[in-house]
This record gives sequence, structure tokens and C-alpha cells, in this order.
Amino acid sequence: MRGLDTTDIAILAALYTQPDLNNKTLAEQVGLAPSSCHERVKRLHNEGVIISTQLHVDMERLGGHIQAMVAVRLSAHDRNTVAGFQRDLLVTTEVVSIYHTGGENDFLLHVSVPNALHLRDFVFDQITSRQEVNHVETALVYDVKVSQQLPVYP
Amino acid sequence: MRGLDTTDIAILAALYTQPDLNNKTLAEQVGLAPSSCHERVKRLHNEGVIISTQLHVDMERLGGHIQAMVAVRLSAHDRNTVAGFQRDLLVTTEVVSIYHTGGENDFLLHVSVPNALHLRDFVFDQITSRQEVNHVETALVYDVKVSQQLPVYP
DNA sequence: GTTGAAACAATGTGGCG
DNA sequence: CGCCACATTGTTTCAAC
Repeated sequence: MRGLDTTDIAILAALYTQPDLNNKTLAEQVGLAPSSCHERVKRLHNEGVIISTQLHVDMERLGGHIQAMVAVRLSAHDRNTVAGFQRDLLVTTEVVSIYHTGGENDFLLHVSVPNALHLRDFVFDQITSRQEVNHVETALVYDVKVSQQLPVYP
Repeated sequence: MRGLDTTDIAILAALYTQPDLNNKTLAEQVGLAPSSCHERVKRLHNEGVIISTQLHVDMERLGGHIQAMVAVRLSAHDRNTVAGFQRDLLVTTEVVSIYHTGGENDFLLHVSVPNALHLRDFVFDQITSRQEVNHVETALVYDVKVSQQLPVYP
């Protein structure tokens, strides 16, 4: 668990904005030889600073004509209940991502579904049917935008 | 705007789960020659089915010790007001992603900040100070999990 | 961290089903 | 017309410095 120097940050910032940058170009941008640069990138992966790279796809083209944010409140908040809910929902086809939150709701589920009926069935079959679920609220998602800048602090 | 065949779906599903898969291995998995496979992937990019690939980094290691979901309600909902808010907030360091939603709230902002004071200042300076903002609610985000399965429908 | 060479993968062209 | 095999180009990777 080493600290990150300015070169590491420069590499992360560049890759965050342009994840497909090849190693040679990246090395130029951060002022390193290709091999040194490559080693740093590998290290950032190994140390878990770069967790993964994710594909961003057009949900519409995959038949996901509706996206929604489903807010879920549980009635029990022990570790097993919370972890079990998260684990089970993460592997459903509909769920894109899960935010585990504090405050009024315990989870925000970003889902992609083909139509309104499917959304209703998903909420009934995968959420409200679970005994630990206390409250569910669903909001339509028009659009998701992802920042292209690394949220980094000194 | 062509339809996707089963091979396209197989490629997308494989890349969604393992985005770093090289073309040769991908071709094997979907039963195509490397060059044909490569052409398909290129086409999926060009047609906008694959929008981009994003880096997933450890916020903690970047000094983002607190993540939060900030729900924002506007007082005006004309296109310019909504687009302006989204555009301005997307380029702040703190914001990781923005969900434009229907229902009670207009936006959900996923933010990463170094500490609670910074979060408070961000909300004051970038959000409540804007005249079109009507209501703000902030919830702590403990954890974000992203699905490794493509949300695809026939 | 750098350099340079070997191994490898990505891309373009031409031929086959 | 889409798929495959080969050749070219370029990138990754590993040695020695």
C-alpha cells in the first residue's frame, strides 16, 4: 500500500480520460520510456489502484429500452442480510450497478429492462418478494453521463 | 442501425465480462477467425453499440475517502436549465457520474470527495448556490458494485 | 529508468465459400 | 457478401546496462 507519486497520478488521469491509449503514446504523455511506463501501469493494476476496466454499451441497442433507479429500504440491517441482498441482486440480468448507501435507503439499483412490464415484474419477483425488503421506490433514468476526469485529491 | 446477431451479442457479453480480452482469445471464444472478430469489434465501436471503455479506480487511493449520492431537485425543468446543470456539474472534480432521472428528483450525482468538509463545500458552492436548484439531499455511499453480466434482451 | 531486440498482437489485403 | 489465411506493421515485453 504505497503512496502514489505524480507520475502515477499522471498515468491514471491519462488512462481515465482515454482508456484505449496505447502504452507508447501514454509513455510520451507522461514523459517515461515505454517499458517503465508499462511497468507502472502493471503495478497500478496489481496494487488494486486500477480495479478494472469496464465496457460502456448502448443499452437501447441491447433491448434495454428503459433504465431505472430502484431505491430499496430493508427492514433488517445486519451484515448477512445486507450482503445477501447485494449478492443476489448483482447477478440478475437487469441490474447494471448497485450503490450501497446510508440514510433513508439502503440500496440504489441501476437497472436496464426492455419495457415497463418487465420492470414491474423485476421489482415484484426479485425485490418486493424478499422478506427483508421494507420499501421500494422506482424512478425512471433518462440518461447517464460519466465524468472523463479523474476525481483525485492531493 | 443494424440489428445485432448472436455473434455480436457473444462478443459484447465476453468483452463486458473481460474487457481486456485480446482479439485472438476473443475470436476463439466466439468461434471466429481473429480478423473477422476484429472487424466485428471495430464495427460495434463505429456503430456506437460500444460507447467507450472506462477505467474503474480505487477512489480511496486517490484521496476520495468519502463517496456520496447527491439527489438534486430543480425548480425549472426546461431543456436549457436541465442541460446547463448537467453540463456544469459533469466537469467538476468531485462528480463521478450523473443520472438524469424522472420522479421526485431530477439528478442523482455520484461524487467522490476527500472528507466531509469538502462534501459540504461542494454542495454549497456547486449546487445550492445555483438559483435553479430547489432541493438537495445527500446520502453516504458505502460501496459501489458493478455487474459483470451484459444486460441484454432478445 | 533506459535501450534495443525478440515475441506477440493488431490491422490490411487478397482469395475462398 | 461475409469469412478466413497470410503478410505487414506496430506494440508489448524482457534482456542487459
